[in-house]
Amino acid sequence: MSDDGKMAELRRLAADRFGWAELSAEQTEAMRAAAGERDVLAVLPTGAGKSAIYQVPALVLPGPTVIVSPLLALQRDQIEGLDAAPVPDAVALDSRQSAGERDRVWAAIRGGTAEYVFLSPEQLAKDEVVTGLAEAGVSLFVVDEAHCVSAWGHDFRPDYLRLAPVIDRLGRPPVIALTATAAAPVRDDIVAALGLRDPVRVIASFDRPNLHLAVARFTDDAGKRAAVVDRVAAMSGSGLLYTASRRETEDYAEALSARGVRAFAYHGGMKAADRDAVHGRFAAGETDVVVATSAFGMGIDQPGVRFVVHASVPDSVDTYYQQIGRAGRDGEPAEVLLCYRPEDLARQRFLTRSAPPEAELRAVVEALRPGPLGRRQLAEAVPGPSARRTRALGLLERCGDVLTGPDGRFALTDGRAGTGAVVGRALEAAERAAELVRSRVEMLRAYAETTGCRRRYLLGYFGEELAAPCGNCDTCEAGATAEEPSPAGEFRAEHVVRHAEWGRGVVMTVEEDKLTVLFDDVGYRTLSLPVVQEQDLLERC
DNA sequence: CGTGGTTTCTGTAAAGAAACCACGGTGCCTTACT
Repeated sequence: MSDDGKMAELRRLAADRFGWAELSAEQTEAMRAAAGERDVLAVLPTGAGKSAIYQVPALVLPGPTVIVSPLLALQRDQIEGLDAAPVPDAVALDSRQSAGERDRVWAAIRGGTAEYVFLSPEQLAKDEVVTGLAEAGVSLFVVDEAHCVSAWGHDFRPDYLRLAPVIDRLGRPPVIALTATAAAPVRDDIVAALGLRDPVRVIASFDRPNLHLAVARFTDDAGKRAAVVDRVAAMSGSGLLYTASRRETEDYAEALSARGVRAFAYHGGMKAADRDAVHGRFAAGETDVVVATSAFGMGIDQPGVRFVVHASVPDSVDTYYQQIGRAGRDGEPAEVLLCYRPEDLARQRFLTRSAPPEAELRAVVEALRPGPLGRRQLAEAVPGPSARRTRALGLLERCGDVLTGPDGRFALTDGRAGTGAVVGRALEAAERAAELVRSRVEMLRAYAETTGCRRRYLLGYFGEELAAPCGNCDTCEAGATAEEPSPAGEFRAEHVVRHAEWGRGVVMTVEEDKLTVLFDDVGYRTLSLPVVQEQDLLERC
C-alpha cells in the first residue's frame, strides 16, 4: 500500500473505531512513522492524544502490541478505555493475577485474540514472559510514560534500563516511546536506554500561556509553612499542593482543614483504599486541595484544576513542569506558585543521591567470567536484592561490557578485559548519571532565582525559545524583564560549545548576563556571561 | 543537608543549651504467614 493509502486507512480506523474525526499533525506524523515500521519518540502534552499513536497503528500491524506502563492503575484505565471501543481485546499481565487468570491471558495472546498487552517493565524481566511474547510475534513495542526510563531507571526501577535487550529478543519490532515531559538529556536517555534506531522525533510545544507563574522566597521554615497555608487557603477553585515529604502532606492537610478548606493528604504510604478515595473525591470535584507528594499525578487529566502550589522544590525542572502542567488543562487561567527556600534543595540532593553499586558490579563481572548465566543462576552467584544486580547489569550493558543473548542469558562481551577496567567504566557511567541528577536540582535554583521571564526560562529548559517575555509571570509583572532576549555575546541556545574543564556541552538557555550549558559529562552548569567573555571560557564548535 | 525529637550536660535546683540521632520519594514484585 502507498504511504498515502496507509495514512487514509489509519484515519478511517481512528474515526470508525475510536471516534477521532480529526488527528493532529503530531499524531499523524507519529502514526505514519509507526505504521511504516520506524521507531518513534513522541513528546506530547497530556490530553494531546498520545495513546492514539499506538492504538490505531496496532490495528494494521499483524501481531499483538506490547505496552510497557509504569503503574498498574494506568494499565487498568487504558484497558477500560479500549474495552469501550470496537477493537480486539486488551489484556494485562501482572503479579496480582491468579494462576487461572494468567492462563486465560496467555491463551488470548497465543490464540491471537489479544491485540493490546499491557505490562510493567518488571514483568519483562522474566524469561518466560519474553519467550511467550516472542512466540506470539509482537509487531509493535510501546513504552508509555517513557520519561520513567530516565527518571526511575537508575535506582528505583532498574528494569526500565533493561528493555533494550528485551526488544531485541522480541525480534526488534518498531518501538514507540511516549511521554509528556522530556528535556533534551531525558530524550537522549530514552533513545539510548531503549536502543531506538534513528527514531522519528515528534515534539510538541510545551508552552502553557494560561498558567500564571510565580515564586515566593522564604528564609525560615516556620514562616514558609504559615505562608503556604495562607496562600493556599486564599486560592479560588480546586487545586493541588505538592510537598516533599509524607509527613508534610498530613500537616498541611490538617492546617488547611482547620481553615475550612476541603483538603486531603495523598502519598505513597497510604492504604490503597484511602488513596482511591482521595482520587475519587478529586475526580468528582469534591476537593478544594489535594496535598500530595509526587505520588499523585500520573494519569490525571482533570480539566478544572485552578492552581498548583509547591510547598518546596521538587527534584528537577522536568518534575516541576509535569506537576504544574496539571493546572489549567481547560485553557482557563490558573495559578502556579513555587514557595522557595534554598535549604530545600539540599533535601532533594539527599533524596536523589545514589550509592555506587561497586560491590555488585565486581561480583557480577566475576560471576560471568566462566561463561553466560541466566537470571536465577546469577542470583545464586551474587546474593542480595535483585534490584542491585539489575542495576549493575544495566550499567554494564550500557557500557557495552555485557550482552543479553537471545536465550536471555547474560554474557561478558570481552572475556579478556580485566574486572577492574570493566567496573571502572561502569562506575564512571554511574557517576556521570549522578552528576546530571545533581545538576538538575540546581536548575530549580536557577528557575527560582532568575530575574528574567520565568516562562522563557522553563521553555528554554525544554529547548524552546520564547521570543518576547510572557507578561504572565511575577518577574514580567515586576517590569524586570527585557523586551528582547538580550544577545549573550555570540552564544545562542543549541550552540555546541567546549569548556576546558567540563568538555563538550550544548547551550540550553541564554539570559541577560548568564548562560546555562548542558555538559555531556557534568550535567547542567550556569555560567556568568561577563566571566565567560573575559576569560574566554567557552569555545564554539 | 536540614529538621525535629530525644538525651545529655551543667552542677546540685530547675531548666535551658548543646549534643546526638533518625529520618526524608516514586512502585513494581515475592513469599510466607495469618
